[in-house]
Amino acid sequence: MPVKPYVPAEIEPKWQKFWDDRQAFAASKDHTKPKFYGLIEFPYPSGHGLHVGHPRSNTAMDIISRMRRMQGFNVLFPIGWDAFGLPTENYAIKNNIHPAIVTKQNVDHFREQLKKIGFSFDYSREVDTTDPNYYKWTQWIFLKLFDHGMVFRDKTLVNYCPSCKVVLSNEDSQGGKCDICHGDVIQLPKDVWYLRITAYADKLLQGLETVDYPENIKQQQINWIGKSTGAFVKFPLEDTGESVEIYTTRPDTLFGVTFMVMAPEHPLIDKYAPQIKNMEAIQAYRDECAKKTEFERTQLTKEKTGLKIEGLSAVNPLTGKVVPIFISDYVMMGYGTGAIMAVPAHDQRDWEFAHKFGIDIIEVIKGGDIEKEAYTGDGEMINSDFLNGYTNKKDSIARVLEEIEKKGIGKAGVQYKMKDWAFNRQRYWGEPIPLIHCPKCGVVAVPYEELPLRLPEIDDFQPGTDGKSPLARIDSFVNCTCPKCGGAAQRETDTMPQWAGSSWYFLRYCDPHNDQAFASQEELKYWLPVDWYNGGMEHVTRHLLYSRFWHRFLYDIGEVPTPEPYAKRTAQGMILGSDGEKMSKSRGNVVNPDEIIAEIGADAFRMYEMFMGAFDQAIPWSTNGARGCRKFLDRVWRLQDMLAPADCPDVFSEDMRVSMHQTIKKVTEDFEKMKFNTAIAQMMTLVNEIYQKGSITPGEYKALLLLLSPVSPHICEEIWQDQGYGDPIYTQPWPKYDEKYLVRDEVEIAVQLNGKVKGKLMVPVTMTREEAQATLPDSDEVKRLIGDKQIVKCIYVPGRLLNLVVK
RNA sequence: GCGGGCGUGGCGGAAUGGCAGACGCGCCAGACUUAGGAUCUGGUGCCGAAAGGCGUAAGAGUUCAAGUCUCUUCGUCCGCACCA
Repeated sequence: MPVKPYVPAEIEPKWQKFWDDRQAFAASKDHTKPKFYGLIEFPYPSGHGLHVGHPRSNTAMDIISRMRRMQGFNVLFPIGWDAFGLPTENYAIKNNIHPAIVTKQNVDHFREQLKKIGFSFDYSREVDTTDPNYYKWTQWIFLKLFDHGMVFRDKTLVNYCPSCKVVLSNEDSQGGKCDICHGDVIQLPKDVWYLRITAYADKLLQGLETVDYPENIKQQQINWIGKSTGAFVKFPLEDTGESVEIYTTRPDTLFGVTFMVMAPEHPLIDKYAPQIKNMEAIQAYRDECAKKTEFERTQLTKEKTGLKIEGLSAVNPLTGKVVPIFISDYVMMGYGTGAIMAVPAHDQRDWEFAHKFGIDIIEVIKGGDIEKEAYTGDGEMINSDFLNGYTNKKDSIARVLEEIEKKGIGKAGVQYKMKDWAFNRQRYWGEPIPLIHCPKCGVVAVPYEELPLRLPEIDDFQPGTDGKSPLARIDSFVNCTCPKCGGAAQRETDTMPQWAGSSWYFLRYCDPHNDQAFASQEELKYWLPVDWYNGGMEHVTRHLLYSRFWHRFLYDIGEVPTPEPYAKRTAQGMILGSDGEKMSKSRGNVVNPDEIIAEIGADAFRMYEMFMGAFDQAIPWSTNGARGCRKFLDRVWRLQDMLAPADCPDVFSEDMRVSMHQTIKKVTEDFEKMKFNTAIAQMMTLVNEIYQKGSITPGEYKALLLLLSPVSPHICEEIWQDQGYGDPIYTQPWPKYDEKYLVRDEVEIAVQLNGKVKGKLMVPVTMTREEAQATLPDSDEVKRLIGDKQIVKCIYVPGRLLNLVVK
């Protein structure tokens, strides 16, 4: 009797409800079992709904999580909502709906879409960063940071997006573009709250050595942190009694210094303005620089510009030589000390500047042609007094450091490219920063017992035109009493950046309903670290860095049991449009997962997302390719028509035994390595073989369904149930393979002459190298191939090939 | 400029230094069909009638054997970027 038709639209909702009703995937409270904590980046519930990129990451971790459950682990695979943020707020402003309502709608929509794809999330542990019971603990961690001196306020130049009316962190304004609206970011002097992430730079670097991340992710974080070692050296300013401090990675080139350069914003220029003779011109230059965006300043100034500061000069502390000081915007206030010693012979930027302004160039390292360009390689030191004769920079730097430290003119030091984290946003839809400004006591923390500091419900959430958050207009929120002195005080009205809530959400999942702590120590000890975290490359220098920072801080104050949050990180490649371009509305190449699921079903959709190519590569979408996966599932379904009678022994048939064991091994190992495409290909090969044979035993069918179930769970549950194979497939143990059944008795090997394949030969798999070399050259096939040539050498690779070197 | 990738059929892509192109898409043929945009079977890198030859961006090298290792060149993608 032919089997009933395969209709995904009927069986998929049925099994989704089945799992839901049973809370099939809720992590167990039983801590005696081995645990597995699998994590995906919780989505930002935007109004557009899921795109095809979300399911790629989710399906991958869903496969791993489902396999781990079948392997006997207590699995935590949670989901939540990173729901604070500007896009929601902007949408709310545009449509005049409260962001809380928008958020709820979007979350509901996302949850429904995720359930339609059949992910095995533990929905009982959902978190939402906008829930006061959640952000209470975000604020709590912030206060801990504050208590430990990790929060400070500073007035400096900040990245500011005029369109979003918001201050951005360095990480949020990469390339001089606003991360939210992609408009130009400008530099403004502003009072902002910083988190002292630079204090953790070394720990964040060292921690990378202890975790299993792909090399490119590690490298990107290392580059972003940008540690450099060098020296700080003080150059006295002539006739002032003060010095200007510089940072250099090559203190051993001090004898080649012929001028100095200060950043336009350098404060010493203001201090000595009265004695600077050309202050008017200097000021004009500074004004010009201030007008440029960060982008223009770093990209477009191929030609060096600048100006000599007349009336102010410096003294080389080692030689006593007087050197002129220039200002130029190729020196940044934000790195090092905002001033440099210029060594034009050995730094290309200094070289260009010296050429333009006719400054002396003194060679101190031999090896290049400083007439043509700066020489930055190694070589013998010359014109450098006690350094002369050194030939490698390690030694010469060590020697000069010794000297300058002895003379008290400088010291060894390190610098980081990474800057402290600008943490406040002048917008409504974020966590209120729990700080109070008291005219008497200064900045005072909101007492822990008053948390959560709730975001007031307001109707007018337009950003202020005065650079202040909408909260500044709510008198009842702003005005408060100082917790210290009881006097009238005012609340901080800025909110936290989107990255706050996501910096610790994986901790909350361990114990999401706890109202005494962000999570109990017992749960944290059991579940941490996250065993496997998959996400996108775009978060490597932001969320992934920020959350490692918060976690490491919490570890240092004894709140979490592990120094690193994530034991293993992987990253999926982007799904591109079928034209090979990034999916975007404007290109019209966006694929809507709902439509694909409606056509081929969630199981085939999931499978295609895993099958389309290597998991970590960017891959163009092909709907035809997806239909191919549906065809494969149809074939799996129709195997029911080929089933051997139920009374046949529940094992693998002899002629399929090797293929079955090989498939179990390959699928298991490939899932583990996230090589989903080849795991699926192996199952397709197996099914092709079964079709050629024309029949399948129940034992073979069961094994296939078990292997396939993490990828395409609904169809497997349905067949499993229809065939009466017992309890639901998600409760079944993962199949095992047996080493002794992985090879056949005889294998075909290639026969090569001088490395080129000329023929084939069947040999027993047990044949050793000695046996092969002794017997195979005498076989008829080999004799025919070599003719009258002489065998010079004979190489045998067991089970693979025989290579005869002949002449 | 610095750092990290990648380059294989018409397409997406497979290949612990050991038979290049698994698997899928597309295409061709056959079967079954009233029908086929369903299904099953077979074929499908290029040249050649065949024998055979040529093939993994280009060039060199190491090796019995190279898509894989080394060097050079070219192309391309991503991240950072006047970082002193």
